[in-house]
Amino acid sequence: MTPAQLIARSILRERNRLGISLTALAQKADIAKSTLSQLEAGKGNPSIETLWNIANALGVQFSTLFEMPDDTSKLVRVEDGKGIQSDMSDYTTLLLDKCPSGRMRDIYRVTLSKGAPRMAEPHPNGTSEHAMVISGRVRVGTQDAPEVLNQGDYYRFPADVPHMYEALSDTALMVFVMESPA
Amino acid sequence: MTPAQLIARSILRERNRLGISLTALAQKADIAKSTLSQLEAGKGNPSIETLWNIANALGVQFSTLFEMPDDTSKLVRVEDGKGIQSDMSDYTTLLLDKCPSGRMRDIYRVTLSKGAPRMAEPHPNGTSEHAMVISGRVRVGTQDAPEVLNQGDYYRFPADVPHMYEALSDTALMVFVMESPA
DNA sequence: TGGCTTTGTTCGATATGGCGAACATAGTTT
DNA sequence: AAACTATGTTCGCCATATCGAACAAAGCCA
Repeated sequence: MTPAQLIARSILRERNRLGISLTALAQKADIAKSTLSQLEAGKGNPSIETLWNIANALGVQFSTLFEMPDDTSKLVRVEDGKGIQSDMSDYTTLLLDKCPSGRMRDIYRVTLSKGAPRMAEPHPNGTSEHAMVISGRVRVGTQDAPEVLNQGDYYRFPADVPHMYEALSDTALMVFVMESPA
Repeated sequence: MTPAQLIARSILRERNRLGISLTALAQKADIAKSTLSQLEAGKGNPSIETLWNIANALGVQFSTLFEMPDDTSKLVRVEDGKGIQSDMSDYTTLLLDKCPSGRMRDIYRVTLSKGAPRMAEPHPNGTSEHAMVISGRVRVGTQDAPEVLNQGDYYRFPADVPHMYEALSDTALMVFVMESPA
């Protein structure tokens, strides 16, 4: 995958997401539409200034233009990976998830009390969330397919669709990593 | 901060980290050293191909070249941020740490048993770690100034220096986010 | 149908990014 | 000291990324 092709797909993808025309984007980015046309065709070797303008016009972080498409949900239970013990018997480590390059991850701590599920609107396209339960019992995930997590469980799910958090115990404490394509 | 200046600093920073000369880097990246010289001077408007070559030669992710410099350790106790409660009284959220753009974050789960502290060699320069305790009681951090964490505590510390993990309870479960400048 | 707008592509002209040689400066070796 | 190597900077030339206009294609309205 050459850089030019990668960028071509990204620009096209983001432009379609905004639903604006090539002409309009070129205008907004203050570049010639011929230039943009070539870039979207995967030809050429743009300067960063050009890309910078495009990223701004698209309203995305610069690095977004270099993203690869990706993945889906992933669930890891407390009991999973018990076997992956290091030679030192007092120490086990388990890689929950590897960060796709160029993505942004913010870390949150969330406290939930028992009650009605908390619904969340979709985050910007490409966002996903990582949930790790510290105490209690919660149901989290996309609105149509939430998962029940117990203490120590880890769950990654897409957050660019409607999703929810619900405490099943009186109170629950969890760590969230919000991952956005930027 | 113009893109050119940002890149200039990044290239210089990474090159110094590797301890190689401008000439050597230019050679490795297969670009003219005059070009590289101008870029490091903050002048110019390089093409992505040029930057791509430089990033490869530096052995870093492309997005690394667009990073801002940053920060130090940060500790958040369970009881911290109790007041930051949302209007829905059953829901509180606390931003533990915001991800500097273009950094890579890998998420680990770690199980520790009581015993001798586990020493860890320095990770690559710029790496830091985020620790969140799910159960038990641990001492983690840089070798000279570790912190004791209880359930729910969060701690970020630099990991490009010698550091350590030690369970103070019979067993401890924690989540690690390893953050590398890439 | 004909004209009008909007779509994205192709083309020659031009501005400029990249290259390589020549340059200056500092450090090493003999 | 002189000769040699490695540092990074400055210069003119050439390749090319960008531009603007002209172009073809597809909707849209009368």
